[in-house]
Amino acid sequence: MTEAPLIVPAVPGQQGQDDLLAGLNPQQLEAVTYRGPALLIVAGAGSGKTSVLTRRIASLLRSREAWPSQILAITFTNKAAGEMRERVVDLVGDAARGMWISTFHSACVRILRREADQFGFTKSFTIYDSGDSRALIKRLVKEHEADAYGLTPAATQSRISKLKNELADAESFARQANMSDPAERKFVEIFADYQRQLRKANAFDFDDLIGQTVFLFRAFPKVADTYRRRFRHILVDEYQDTNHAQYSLIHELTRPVSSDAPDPYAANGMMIFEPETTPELEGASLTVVGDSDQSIYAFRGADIRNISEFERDFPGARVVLLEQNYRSTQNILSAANAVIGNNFDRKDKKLWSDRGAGDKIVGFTGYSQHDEAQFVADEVEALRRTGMPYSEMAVFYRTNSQSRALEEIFIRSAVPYKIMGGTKFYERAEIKDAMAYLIAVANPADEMSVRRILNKPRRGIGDVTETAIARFAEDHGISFREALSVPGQLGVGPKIQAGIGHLDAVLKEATEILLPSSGEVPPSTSVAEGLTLLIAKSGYLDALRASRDPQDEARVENLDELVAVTRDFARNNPDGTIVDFLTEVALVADADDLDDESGSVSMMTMHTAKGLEYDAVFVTGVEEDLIPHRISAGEPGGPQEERRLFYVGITRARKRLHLSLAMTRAQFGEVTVAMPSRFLQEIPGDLVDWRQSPGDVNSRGGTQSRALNARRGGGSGGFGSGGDRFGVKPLAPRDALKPLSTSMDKFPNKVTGKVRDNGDLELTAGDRIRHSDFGEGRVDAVTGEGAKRIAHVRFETAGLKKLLIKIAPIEKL
DNA sequence: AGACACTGCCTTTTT
DNA sequence: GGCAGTGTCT
Repeated sequence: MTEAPLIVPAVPGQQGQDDLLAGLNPQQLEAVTYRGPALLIVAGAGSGKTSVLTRRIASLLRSREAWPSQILAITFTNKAAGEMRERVVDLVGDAARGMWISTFHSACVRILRREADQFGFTKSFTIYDSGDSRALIKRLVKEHEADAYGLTPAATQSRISKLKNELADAESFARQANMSDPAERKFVEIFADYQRQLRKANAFDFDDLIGQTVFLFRAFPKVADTYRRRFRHILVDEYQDTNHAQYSLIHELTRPVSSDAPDPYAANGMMIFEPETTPELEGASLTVVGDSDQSIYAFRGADIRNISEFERDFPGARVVLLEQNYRSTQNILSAANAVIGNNFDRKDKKLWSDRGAGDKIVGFTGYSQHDEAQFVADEVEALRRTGMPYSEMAVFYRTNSQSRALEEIFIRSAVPYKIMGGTKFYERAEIKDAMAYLIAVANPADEMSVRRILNKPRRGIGDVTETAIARFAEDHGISFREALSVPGQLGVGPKIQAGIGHLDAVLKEATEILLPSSGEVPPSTSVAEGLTLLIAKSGYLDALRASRDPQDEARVENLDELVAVTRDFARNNPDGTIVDFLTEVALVADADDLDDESGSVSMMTMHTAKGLEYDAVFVTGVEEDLIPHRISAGEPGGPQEERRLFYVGITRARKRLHLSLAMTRAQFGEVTVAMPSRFLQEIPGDLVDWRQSPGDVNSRGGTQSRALNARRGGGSGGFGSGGDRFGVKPLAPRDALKPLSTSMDKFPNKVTGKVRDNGDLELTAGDRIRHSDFGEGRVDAVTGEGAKRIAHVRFETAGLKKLLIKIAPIEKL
């Protein structure tokens, strides 16, 4: 994050804090030094809020106003938490130890593990991610034959999630639902059953982690009091994205402590600020930071009112506004302000910068998504040649599926990139399988995991056998897992009995390693050991190795990587247990994997981009139906949320912002005509330098065969040429575009389905080549080796390009 | 039980 | 254009 420049000298009377206060502007200074029960910091994009937050924490610690253990700082991602911890450590050193800096979810897991026994769970409960709960709900929908009432698993899941975010349960929902509607009754049944199943499996889903903690606090005030005593300073980042459950959690934690409750943790090293003479302890001091313009998670229950009504919720709260932006140039900010200004119903807030106007925003309209991607790749290379590292560039898009076209072109152009999010490592089938093995050991009550591994690898166990096991378990009042220990009694064939017996033995052997019956605590390396044993002795690895599916090779590698993860885990957590490992994995999101192994361009959705910043940013697919997304139109507040999302995207840029779109886009195999996004019209025309405007493409598009990526010199500002600035009406009538789309398949840069393989085509500097899209050119240099050899080519019309020799559509002349 | 082919639906966004 | 879920055949 950008540091604030020197503006205000440290105030006197704050000895020992000068370095903390140095360089803060007056508003930032107040945000760091104000003391009181409640503080709201309204922090515009790039206004140095992380800096303010970390200095505020450091200042509390240095002045001995708080012990580290009395501080609870909440962020939304583990990455943000890690970063904040690091920066606090930079300021105060090891004193930072003992603070809780974590996400809502990890903080709740910590509390729940500690208190699980209080309400019918065990410490080794598992955490269901959305995939897990979808699987469970799918099963329930089927069992309840609810599809006949139009209930889909997806809709049911999202409805349950929404209700949980409102802290509703099946019972409370049933009370106010229209129970004469049979579909509604079905839904209530499933909701209740889902919750029963979770409890039976000793599991929480993501929403429960928060909701059940609130429930715990409300049902057991004494338990809540121990945490209220402990956490005297609570700080919440990204407050605009909190949902009702999270809001309630904060509320519970900041209540005053009722007088009598003895503190079971007091002897345990927990700090109580005042000696025990105090009959009552007032509520913890609360600091929240947020920006309602960056609220982009309403779809998962974030309630913007949490921030807009903060002053009402916490009377006497101080509000500090940070409006000076230390990140972006003024052109970028002006565009951002202009866009967000179209949202009505918002408190006016204008970001400003003293960094000067900076470069104009670059606009580009491609004929196809591939053409657009080529523009991005070319521009990335051009920036690289000016000395900007790849790691300082990022490409954003609205939906994950848009990454494919970009990837294809980036590979061809030999631009190093990494994708944040997308197909997640921990969502791959083989990883989920391996994790299910571990869970089956750690939490045998988790029937879903046991079922999952039942026939992986193939043991000849199908539906029939699975049902037989379940029935046997039910009839005998034992768990599904326990039934596996008595294969002889299940009434299945001898071959299958042997398979089940083997699985049972492997699980038991792993249990001895991970949770020894002797009761001693195994070393943290046992996780790696147990995992290795499980995937080897179960036959899982062998089955993959024996397979002739080429993808299975990659799966073996992924499993190797998972084992490597467990080794890392052991190294980083000398006291770590299997349960700790499972928790960590369940709570890592992709935004957390943003390790800066510098040297590659980052690609991600605009949602993932929140909180990050780059020198150069490419916002792609700036089209109607994409941003704003088509589906958002139906949702209340949808278009406004989309606008905020776009705003988040553009405010990530420090120096250079590129907005691009395509005139046609292939969506599920069909080419559709795309319209420029309405948000583009909201940016003043003089801020944008259109390399190729929507007007250009429309008027000279389909008929011209000139090289697509040749730069148009100078470029007229604004949309279209000759003054018919885009925006008067939505570009051109659709009919005018139709012929364009049909001739589109002739356009270059269309990525052909099959991968070309030039084998070991030899190229050296000076060679002349012909490229099927870019025409003729001369090789400047060849770098890299093997399959990764890259030709640097100067084309006559298309300019400088890098090409991956192995797959480029080229021939030597 | 498992391999394979077919079909329908799809894509918001994530802790 | 891909994937998951379903159906059919061995």
